[in-house]
Order: sequence, then structure tokens, then C-alpha cells
Amino acid sequence: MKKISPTIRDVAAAAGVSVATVSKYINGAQRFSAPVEAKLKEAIDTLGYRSNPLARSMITGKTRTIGLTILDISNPHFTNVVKGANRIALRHDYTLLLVDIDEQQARERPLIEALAQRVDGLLVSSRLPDENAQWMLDLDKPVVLLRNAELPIPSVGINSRLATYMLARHLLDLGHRRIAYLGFEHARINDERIRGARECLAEAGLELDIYEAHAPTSLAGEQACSRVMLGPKRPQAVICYNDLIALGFMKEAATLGIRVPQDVSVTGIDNVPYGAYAAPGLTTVDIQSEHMGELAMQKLIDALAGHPDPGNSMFEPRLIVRESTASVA
Amino acid sequence: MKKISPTIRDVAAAAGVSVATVSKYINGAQRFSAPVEAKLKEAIDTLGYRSNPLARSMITGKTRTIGLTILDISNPHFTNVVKGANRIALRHDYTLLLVDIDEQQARERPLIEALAQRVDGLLVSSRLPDENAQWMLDLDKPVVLLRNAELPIPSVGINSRLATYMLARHLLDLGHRRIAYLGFEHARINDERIRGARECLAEAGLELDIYEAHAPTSLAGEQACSRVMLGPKRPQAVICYNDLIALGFMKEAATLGIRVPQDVSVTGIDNVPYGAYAAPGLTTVDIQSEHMGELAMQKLIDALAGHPDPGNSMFEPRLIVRESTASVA
DNA sequence: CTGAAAGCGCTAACAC
DNA sequence: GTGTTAGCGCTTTCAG
Repeated sequence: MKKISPTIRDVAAAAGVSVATVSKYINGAQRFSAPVEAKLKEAIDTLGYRSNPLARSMITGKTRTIGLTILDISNPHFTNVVKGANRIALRHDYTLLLVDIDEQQARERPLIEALAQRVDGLLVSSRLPDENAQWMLDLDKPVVLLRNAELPIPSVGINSRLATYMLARHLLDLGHRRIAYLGFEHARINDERIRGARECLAEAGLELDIYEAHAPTSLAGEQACSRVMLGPKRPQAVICYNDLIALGFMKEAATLGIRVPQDVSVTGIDNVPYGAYAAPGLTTVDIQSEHMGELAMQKLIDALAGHPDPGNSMFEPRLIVRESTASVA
Repeated sequence: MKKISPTIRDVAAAAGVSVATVSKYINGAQRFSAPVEAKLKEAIDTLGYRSNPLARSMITGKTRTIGLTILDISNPHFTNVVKGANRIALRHDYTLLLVDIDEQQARERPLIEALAQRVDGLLVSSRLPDENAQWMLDLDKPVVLLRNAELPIPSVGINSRLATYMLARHLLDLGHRRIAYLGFEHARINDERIRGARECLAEAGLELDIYEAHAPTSLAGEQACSRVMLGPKRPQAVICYNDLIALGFMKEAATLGIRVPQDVSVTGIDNVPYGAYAAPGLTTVDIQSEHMGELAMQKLIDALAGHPDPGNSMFEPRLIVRESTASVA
């Protein structure tokens, strides 16, 4: 059962034409006389010929593949980014070469450099600070960054500062005064998020208490909960770095006998699907993850087609109020 | 800024050796005399040479890429499969070419066939029934199926029948008699799941009432809830096709004023991460999604290395009892 | 419209 | 150890 697949030469022989003609036919490069076209069609499907994409790629330098690096596919935010990116890619006949960096920064650069050689362009989500991302300019492939960048690389991101500003505003409106932020300092946008909340509180003459989760995960949220809630400065409301941390936080709060939202209001960021199915439903900010993936891929494909759209595109966050936040008793 | 990247010939020239020598050096195929090795090293990094993987692939026929088709990356079950598969792949220096079929069966076969030409092997998750999957044998690439297959194709799956049997048993033990199954008939394994639950109930002289969700999603679970709970045969317990449906079901139940688990016990299948963070926590069956991805990838890589492990590997489900199930009042 | 010929960048025998 | 020589399967001038 080791049938060697037919090459363009076999087709040419069978159809009694030259390989060049076959090549042009396959690529729809021009029109043909009726008899030639008929013979080609015939030869191709009796042989079951399929052109070898590798050989074509070597010559054209195009692979119809987009490299996508993601920090952690388990995080629904990134899952949605992939979903959106995949949708647009398939629509344009591109396929995704996916690399889940899996939170190990060390391998990031070599992985991306290797990836770059095998794709037409890249979508990159990375924790690398802008200063250390210059090398991406040397990849000689179009890149779109999944974040807000100051670099001369097109990017798609979210206004994180506004996101936390909105959450802080919402909590202030509910009458909260002691508001804490449970962050994740290894994320580049953590500072932005702190700034947004701080600004808002400052306008009310208040300060933001800052706590740290050791990972952007539910488990880390659970583990941080007692530290935040049973410490000396128990907050009335907690803004979490993301929804996963918030969900973990809420679960552990329940275990500790702390009621949400009666005893503490909790918010996340991302609007992951499961925030709506938690109880109480999680108040959060929608950052349009799937649209981010779509837009980033669209920008990349446009660049590939010779219509680069440089600069940073920023999505505006949208507040989603559910039951995890409430007025001060 | 259009620097054409150096080829193996440039390196050979710069180092004063033949291209064959360079090729062997790059591939670490043998040892070299000290002076040659030094010159090669020198030439390679002054030129910044990187071998072109496309050219290599064309000759060797190997791409170090694994094709992975998934039904819906948004479903945490599949997300975890990807996570596991990616981990093993990276460990062996393979990369994933991901295609999210996105629940549109029509494009499945052509997409997979195209994918097969560009990869060394495939991991396939598909809704195609075994009878219509014969063509996969003709892909001329090793394939591992992510399901229980009767085909002569290696596969990794879960004992679905046992999963629902266990859930039914658990519910019977809690004293439930009127037990319903909320399924998703387009899934191949739906029948297996029905059978497992039915068998268990039959042993107790009971029958299973069957309802249908129109998709394997939370939204579909929400929409099905009133149909199940406000119909003529209100069940005491509901076994849902998967966790997403169960989560949606529980949410809508709360909206309808039906208490879980006091008024109805609910279970899912999959053990997605967010089942633990719902309230009440979702009783479910762990199907080891991530391990499935790992094992499937390992089987594929073994096959690629000439150590095929044919046959079906089946994971055993594990019951996870949380708060969404309770004894009859 | 069709074909001949020259490679793309690399590997793989096989000599030396 | 190192070099020579064929190509892999395809696209792409450039003639006719």
C-alpha cells in the first residue's frame, strides 16, 4: 500500500503536454485550448494528482500558513483569540501553525524565530517587554502583536487602563471605599491596569491596595483570597487581574464563609464565557478577545496582500455588570 | 531592508568548503576536523545563516509538523486536548498545524486532505461516522483518531458508556428514580452515553427519558432547561451530554427558580475547569482531556519513529462528585 | 497558447 | 572527513 503519489511530470506525460502547461493549469494562470484542458482534467483525476505544497512553497516562498504564538491556550481569553484568528485565516485559505508557549518565557524567542521561517506571517502574544522585542523586526516576516505596543510593529490590543478605570468607577458608584487590586505582575499590562484603577480612586481621594497572585489562573485566585480577605486591610471590593483569578477568588471566599457580593464585591477582566455561569455571575469587562483575534489576523492578511495597516488598533472595553458586585450594605 | 537570506552555498563559499560539508555540519551528521569546524562556525554566524526548512522538507518529505483538527477550540475539552498534544509535540520538536473545524462538517474532509499534504502525521477529532472515515486510510500519513474507533486506525478515546453508567449509578444511589438525559445527537458518542445510562437504569427497572440540546454549548443547555423541567415528565435528576450543557442548564434553572440540587440534581461530563467554579459545583465525570491529547500525540510520534501502537486506547472515566447532585429530599 | 530549460535550497549517495 | 554530482517537485522566464 505504498503508492508513491504522482508528480506533475506524471500528469504531463499522461496528458501529453509539458510540465509547464500542467503547472499553469493547476495555478489557473491562464486559459487553455479545449482539447488540452480536457486532457489535463482527465489525466489529473485518473491519476488522483494533488500538487505538492512543499515544492511550491520552496519556490514561491509562500506557505499559506500563519504562525500564532499564545501564552496559554487553556486561558479562555487566548482560546477566543485563536478562535477568531482561525476563522479569518480559514476564510482566506490560510492555516494556523500554533505554538502554546505555556508560560515558559525562556523558549519564546527561539520558538518564534524557528516559526518565522515556516510561515508567511506571525501573530504574536508575548510577555516580552517592548525593549526586548526589537528582534522581531528582523524576522523578515510581517508580524502583528496581540497587545498594545510602542514598537513600529502593527498591533491589536485593549485599553486596559480604561477597563480598570471603569471597574473602579462602578465600584465607587456602589459606595465602596476600600478597594483592592489583585494583580499578576508578570503580565505586561498589569501596570496599565493598576494605573487605571488608581486614577479613578485618586479622583475620589482614595488609594488602591495592591495584592499579587502568582499566576493568571483560578488556582492562584483561590490561593490569594485568604491573604486579601483575612489580612489587616480587608477590602470591600476586589478588582482582579482577570476573570480566572476572580473565579478562583470567589470560590475560596465561599469556602471561607465570605459572601459575594454581600461581604465583598468581586470583578474580573476578560469576560470569559464561564463568568456568566458562575454563581454569582461575575461582573467583568469585555475585552472582545475573539474580535481581537479576528482583527489581528485581518491586519496580517492585509499586510501579506500588500496593504499594511501599521499602528496599534485598540478595542474599547465594555463593562458587564452581573451579580458579583453590589452596593455596600 | 530587503536582505536576501544567505543560502547553504554562501556558507560553503565563505568557509571554503563544499555545500555537502555544510549540510552535514548543520545536521550534525558526523564529526569534522577542527579547522573545518571552526571555519564553518565562523561563516555561519557572520552570515547569520539559518537553514531553510522548506527546502529540507521537500527532500526529506518530513516537516516536523503535526496536523490537528478539532471540532471547536472554544470547548474546554478540546482546549485541553490541544494543550496536552502541544506539550508532547514541543517536547519532540514538532509544531501543531491547527484547524478548528468550527462545527461545519462540510469542509472537514477537504480540509483534512489538504492538511495531510503538509504534515508528518495527523490527530483528528471528527464527527464523521466510522463508515465515512475510510478515506483517512488513503492519506498516506499516520493518523491518530481522538475517539473510540472501530477502524484500523489507532485511536484514543474514553469509555463513554461507563461514564454515563457511573453517573446513573451515582444518581440511583442518591435515591433518584426519574432520571433524564439531555443529549446532543450529532455527536458520535451520544449513543454510547445513552446506552450507559440506560443499562444502569434498566438494572433498577427504570427508564431513561431523553431530551435533546441543539448544540454542545452552554447556551443550548440554557435553552433546553425549561423544556426538560417544565414539561410533563419533570425529572429528579438530569445527566447532560457535557459540562457546558450542564452549566447552561443550571444557570437557567436558577432563573426559573428551580434549585440545584434540592429540586433537581444535575451532572455533566468532561470535567472542564469551570465546573469547579460554578455554584453549585458541577458533579461530572473526568475524561482526562489533557491526557488524551498527550497520549494521542505520543502514539503519533511513536508511529512516526517507526514504533506504531495500533488499536484503540481507552481512558477510564472518573466520577467527580460536587454539589450539583444530592439525595432526594 | 504551449514547451524547453534553468533553477529554488537543500540532501543523499557515492567517490576520493 | 570532504567533495562531486544528481536530483526533490515545482515555478518561471523566455522562445516559438
